[in-house]
Amino acid sequence: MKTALASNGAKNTKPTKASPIPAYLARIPEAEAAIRLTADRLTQPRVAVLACLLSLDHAASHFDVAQALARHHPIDRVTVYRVLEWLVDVGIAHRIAGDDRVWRFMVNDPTASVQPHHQHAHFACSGCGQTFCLDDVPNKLNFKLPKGFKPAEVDLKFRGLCLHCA
Amino acid sequence: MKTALASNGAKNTKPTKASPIPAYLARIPEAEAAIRLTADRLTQPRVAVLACLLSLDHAASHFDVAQALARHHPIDRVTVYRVLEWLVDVGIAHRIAGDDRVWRFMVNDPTASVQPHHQHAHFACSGCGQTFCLDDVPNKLNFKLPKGFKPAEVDLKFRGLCLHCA
DNA sequence: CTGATAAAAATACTCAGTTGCATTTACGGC
DNA sequence: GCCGTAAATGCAACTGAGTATTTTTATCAG
Repeated sequence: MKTALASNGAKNTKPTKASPIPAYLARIPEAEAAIRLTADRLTQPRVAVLACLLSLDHAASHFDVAQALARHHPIDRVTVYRVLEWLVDVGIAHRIAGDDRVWRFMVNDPTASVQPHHQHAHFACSGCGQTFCLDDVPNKLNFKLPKGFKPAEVDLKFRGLCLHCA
Repeated sequence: MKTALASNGAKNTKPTKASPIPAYLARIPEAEAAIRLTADRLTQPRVAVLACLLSLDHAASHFDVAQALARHHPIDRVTVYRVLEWLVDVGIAHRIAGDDRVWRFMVNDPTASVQPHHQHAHFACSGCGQTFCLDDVPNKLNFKLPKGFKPAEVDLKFRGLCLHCA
């Protein structure tokens, strides 16, 4: 069961799906830096999960993360849940409700100023199943609520075909 | 068929929570009429579930429906799931994904012309927990997708306080 | 280095929704 | 009106995401 990381090195000559070098490994320093900015502890699961999210251009479910890390950083699935929740709590990531009752997570855009940004726009591709984070919803989209309704957050979600699947 | 309703009449003198006459009973004829317009069978569960949805001004979960019908039309929970799915399939209702990973259902607005209307707007109240269906999203809300993305459906969801809770 | 304690692992649980199958029922044909 | 059959219901067992709890491990301050 996989003594921590990089255990079974390069000699892996599996015929099918020879494991490529995971893209998230390159984002580990970046992840560590971001976590050090929080008041909480720097732990391996947090680094690995965040590095994984950083390496993706689309939103990832807890399962996606656990699977991506399985080879080099196997992490208990409950810990993945807890780390993802923590990332949301400290403002590093946000969560998106999918149509399949699964939460997906994505790092916040650091360029988006002081954002507990309560307005999201996402695009769920029915081709590849991936969810992409779009730019923030403009402050005034031309939609008027009935009288008396006081909105606090807005979610705008598109379904269709993404750039790659269209 | 129809014998089965209004079974145990008015003599209910329970001390606590004396059951009021359920509002959905009045919508049974309406529900039957709508179901007859489909090519499928008119069954008691379908009538009861649809009557229940018709009596509400907000979206109902499968649990809400099962509970509302428990006294006069007890229906197996699996059947409730199946009937709700069927109502969506035949175009009588639509489903809304909630933030609590629960599907909620609401009858489509019959005035909305020929609608497999692929644009929805909903309002989830954080006070009472109910979800309301708002008017359709205007055809052109001022939001531009990145190049190459081909949207097929749009969901606009607000969270906040509803008319009654504000 | 060491101890306090935050966080991870292990385990068991909850709950929405699904599936397989036997039984019942709506309804078209007679 | 009765009957055969496809369609629908009821029941029980299952799935899979997410949570709660308790024990173990590891971070980091002193």
